[in-house]
Formats: sequence, structure tokens, C-alpha cells
Amino acid sequence: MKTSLKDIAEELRLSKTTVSWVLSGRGNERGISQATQDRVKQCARRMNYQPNLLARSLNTGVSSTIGLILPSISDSFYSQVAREVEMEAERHGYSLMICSSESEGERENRMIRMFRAKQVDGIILAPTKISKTEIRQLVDDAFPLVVFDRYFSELKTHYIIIDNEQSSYRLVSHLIERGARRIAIVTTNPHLTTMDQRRAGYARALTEAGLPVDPDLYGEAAFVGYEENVFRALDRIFAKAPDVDGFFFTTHILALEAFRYFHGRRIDINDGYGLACIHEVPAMSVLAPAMNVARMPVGEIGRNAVRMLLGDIRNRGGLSRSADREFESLVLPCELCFRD
Amino acid sequence: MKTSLKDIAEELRLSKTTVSWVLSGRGNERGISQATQDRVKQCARRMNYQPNLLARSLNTGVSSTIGLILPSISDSFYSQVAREVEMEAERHGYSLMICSSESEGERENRMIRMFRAKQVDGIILAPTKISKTEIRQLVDDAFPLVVFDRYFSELKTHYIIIDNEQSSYRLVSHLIERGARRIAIVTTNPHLTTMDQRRAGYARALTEAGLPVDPDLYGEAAFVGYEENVFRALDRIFAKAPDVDGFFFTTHILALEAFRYFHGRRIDINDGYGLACIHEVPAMSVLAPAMNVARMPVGEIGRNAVRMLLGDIRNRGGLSRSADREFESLVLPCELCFRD
DNA sequence: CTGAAAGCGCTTACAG
DNA sequence: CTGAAAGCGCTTACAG
Repeated sequence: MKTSLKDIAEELRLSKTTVSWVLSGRGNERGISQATQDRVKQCARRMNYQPNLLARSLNTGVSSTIGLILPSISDSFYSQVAREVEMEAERHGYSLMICSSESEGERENRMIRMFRAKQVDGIILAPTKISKTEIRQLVDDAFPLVVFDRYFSELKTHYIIIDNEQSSYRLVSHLIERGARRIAIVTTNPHLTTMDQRRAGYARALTEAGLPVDPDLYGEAAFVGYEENVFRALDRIFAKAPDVDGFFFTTHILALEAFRYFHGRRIDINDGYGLACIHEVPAMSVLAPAMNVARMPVGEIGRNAVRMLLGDIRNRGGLSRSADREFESLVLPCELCFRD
Repeated sequence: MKTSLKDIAEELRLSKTTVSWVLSGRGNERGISQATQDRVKQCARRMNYQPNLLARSLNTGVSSTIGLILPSISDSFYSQVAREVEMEAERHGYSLMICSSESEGERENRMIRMFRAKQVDGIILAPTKISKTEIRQLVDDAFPLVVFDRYFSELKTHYIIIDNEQSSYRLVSHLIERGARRIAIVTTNPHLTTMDQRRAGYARALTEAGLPVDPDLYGEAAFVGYEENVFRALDRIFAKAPDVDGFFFTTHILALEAFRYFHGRRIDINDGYGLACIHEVPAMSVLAPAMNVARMPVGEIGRNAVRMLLGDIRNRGGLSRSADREFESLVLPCELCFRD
């Protein structure tokens, strides 16, 4: 049998109150005699007492748990963020429930409801942006929430994103400096602000350099079945713009898939092409030593998300749903690595 | 304010009992009039009622939550398993708490205690094998537990591993068939059974083919700081055995690091070397099209872990700590992809 | 210095 | 057909 406070109290012929004070470390504060404290602690150890945190949470209204919802746990970017969030949360005494929305709006809604029902103290979320009914509900209820990677301009939330436009701009500008004139962009889901901003940065770099933004150099690969889509997009680019001399990939996944394409088509990408990509994976430095990358600040994202969320959690009830709540928006710069 | 059963009961001048029956879907079973049921459901919707699952769990002793402890969430193998576990758990109405032990024994112990305190119904664990005090406690308490990736021969638990010896044997045998005679092994943490078995498979393949197991062809890279360690190990192999004509990497991480080495040393690994590796990452097929790989059955691992665990959870109390409990040990085969 | 009691929000025998 | 009551395992005013 599991031992409870009551068991210890009965064993020692004390009240649950006393046992509770001692075990929660507030024995001195309550002026409980050292002798009693020792007896209680020893008995707890002997009976291998472990507090039931569910009961504590039900009583205090605090679960010391935060919920993290990711579009995909197995994606390297999100799993790195998850790691940072977990470490930082643990440092503050919080543990983590993790769910994957699989980029499905309805799943995301379900996860949010589930987390609330399980009484998490707050939620960190990389939204799918497909359906936001439950997110809106969180906002309305002033539920502690931090959104990252993507955000909603029309919703009042804390959010953390990277400087998509600026990083893209600088990467592409670098390619231009290095002599590229016909730079293709390979991107995905353009309806996401993230991707839209990256495309905008690409366009600005070209325009500022007096280069045209040529639709023939635009490659789009829908996320579902992106393997073939990347191939198709690249085939189209090479057909319509055989003079292409640079590639800007808006995600690491697209870049990796492109490498497979180049390899299959026997194109030596490391010769005569300017290359740039958002987010880095270990293999990249071998696959394309000359690839210029914008490194996602996963540590900053994770740590800041937890910091913001805990700030909100502490303030709960205080400001609560007042309209003049302060929302922090963080636009983190990527670290740019120029390699060619 | 959050609405509770009591709020609905008062609003409708019913008892909490009635409301509870209706909302838990057992209204008909309890013979509650349709009219009342409708009123309750409508009221719940109107007041945006969400049950407090903590309270339910405290009452029923079931949290419908399972804990997953991984050596590292951001490693592609573990994060893929996490994804499978989450999907399968969700299918059965369970949610997931995830922690990373960072391969530290004490951290692992802390995580286990925390999960128990938070009343998870069971734990799935890829152990660090460093300190196992809490794991032993789980076993003693007949706490639902499934161990994967590594296991303890001296501990009675369910476990899931892959056929490390056999897969390694077949990979290396394949290299031999293809003509390699001086095959090096690059491995890590030899005290882990996993790695030991892989080394054993390598040795058996050589021995059966009448080839010597040459210490000069043995490369070991400790996990901490493995970047430099891999480099050092490979330098040593090339120095002592310049006639090396094949490489067997016991993990994808080692292989990726080795590619960086080869690239730095300007060695064309795709020419004249037999290559094999356990676990596959997307980049590999581009980096080394001729790499033979054993694919980890992440789906099988995840699904079976959940299945075994749920079996245990259902039986709790029944067999409980009886010594004649049945333990399932699953040795899953890897899918072998021969590419050269 | 210690304890009796109420309460967190549910579920579930038991009673009528 | 519906309800009063006890209990899950804690915490915490309040009292003495």
C-alpha cells in the first residue's frame, strides 16, 4: 500500500496537520518541536512516504506542470526547443506535459482542452494556425500562454518568433555579394506568416540589389508529400531558369530534400551555386560546406518562453482578464554563419 | 471563474450526483430522465464546464497519464519513439509527461520519483544504466513499467530492445560479402549492453568469415565530447591500419561525425569503402548513398511499449507483487537496407 | 507546541 | 428517478 499523511499521523499518534507542516519543511516556522519533527521525518522515510501531488494540486490550485504543444515532436527544431523548455522548466520546479498537434487544428484544440482539464498552470504553443478556437478561449480566459514560432497579429498573447524577414534578407544579400544574380527560393506553406516573412526578406534583398523577383525562380513545395513536391519545384526552376546560380531554402527539411534531388540529378551543388538556408542540422556542414545558414536560437526561445509563462502564472488573478495586461513580443535574431 | 459540478448543480437545483452521472455519460444507465439530462448538458455547455481531471484522478486513483523518460529528447531516435508513444497513448486515452534524463543517473531517479508523486499510471523508460535505485523500487512496488533500448538482465521488467547482435552481424557480413576484409568498428560507451551486443555481432561476422578481430580496427569514442573523440579514433585507425576498407558505425551520431572527419581529411568515403550503420537519418542517403543501414523499428517500439504498459496497468492490484508475474521481453528486428 | 475541521472538485456506494 | 454523504490525500485558516 501507498502510505499517506494519515498513515504517518496514526502511526505517530499525531495530527495530519502536524505531519503536513513538518514534511512541507515549515516545521520550524510553525514552531514544532525538534523531537516531533525528527520522529515525523524518520517515520516518513521508513514508510517510504511520497506525497500525492495530485491531492496537493487540487488543494492549492497549482499543478507545477506546464503543457507544451508542438506541431511535431520528432522535428529537430521542435525537439530541440522541447529540450530547452524542459531544462528551464525543471530549474523552476515545473514539469512538462508534451503533445504533438501534428499540424492539425482539431488535434491542437483537443490538446489544449486536455491540458486545461489536467490543470496545467500554463501552455507553451507553436500553433498550427489552422483553427484557433481554443487559443482564443485561452486568451479570453487570461490563461497563461506563450506562443512561439508563429503568432497571431489579431490575438493578444506573448509571443516569440525569430527575425524571419531580416535573417532571410541578410542570407540572400550575402549570396548576392558573393556574385549570385539568379537566386531561387524554395519554400513551403506560404500562408504561414513565418514563411511569408522569409519570402519577403528574400524579395527585399533582391529588390535592393536591383535584381528582379522572378516567378520562374520561385519554388513551392506543399508540406504534405513534400518529397515529390520539392523535386517537382526544382525541376520546374531548372527548366524555366537554367541560369539559376543560387538557392535559398526557407527550412532545413526543404534543403535536405533538395540535396537528395541534386544528388539524384547528378548536380554538384557545391560548385557554382550560392546556398543559404534557415535552420541548421548536423549533416549540413558535410553535405554542403559552403551553405550559409541562419541558426535558430533554440536556447533563447525555450528559456524565454518559460520565463514569460512563469511571469504570467505568478500574476494570475492579479491582472487577470483586464484589458491593459502587458504582452511581450520577442523577435529573436538568428545567428548567421557565412561559409563561402 | 471556473465552473464546477457544484455550480451546475446549484444553478439547476439538482444534486452534484445527478450532474456527475449525466456528464460522465452514464445518465441512461442510471435512469435519469431525458429532460434532466438535456438541462444538465445544456447548462454545462452554457457555463463552459470543463471537468477537473485532477479531482477525478484523486478520486479514482487513475490519472490516465503515462510518464516517458528519455536520455535525450532532442536525439532523433528518441524523439521518434516519443512521437509513436504519444500517438499510441492518445489512441487509448492517455496523455504523456516527458522528461529527459540527460543520461544522468541521479536525474533519472528524480524524474521517476516526480512521476510517481504526480501519480502517472505507468512509466516507459530508456534507462541510463548508471544508477538504478529508483528503477529497482519500481520493480519492488510492481509499478507498471516498460524499459526499452537498454535493459537489466538482473531486473524483472518488461523490456523492448532491438536485435543488436543480429543486425550488426548481418550488416558486417554484408560488407564482407561485398569484398571488405579490414572492417573497422566505430562505437561508444562499451559498458552499455546495447553497444556490447553490436560489437559482438561485428566480431561474430568477422570470425565466421575467418577474419581476425583486430584491435587496430577498433575505434571507441566516449559520449562526452564525442566530436573530438571520433576524430581521434579514426586517426588512430588510419594510422595503425592504413589498409582499412570498411566501417561499421554503431550509431547514427558516430556516422555523421565520421562524415565530418572524412570530409575534413579529404577522404572520399564513397569510393572503396564498405559502409554500415545502425539507425538511419534522412541526410545519410545523400552523404553516403552506399551506406548499408539497419533501421530502428521506432513504430514497433513505441506501440509495443504502450501496449505492454497498458496491460500492466489494467492488471494492477490483481497480480501486483506476486513473484509469478509474467514479463514480456521483445527483441525487435531492424529492417536492413543493403545499398551497395 | 499541537489539533479539529473545512475544503479543493470529483465519484460512487447506498438509500429511498 | 434523484439525493445525502463519505472519501480520495492533501493544505491551511483558526483555535487553544
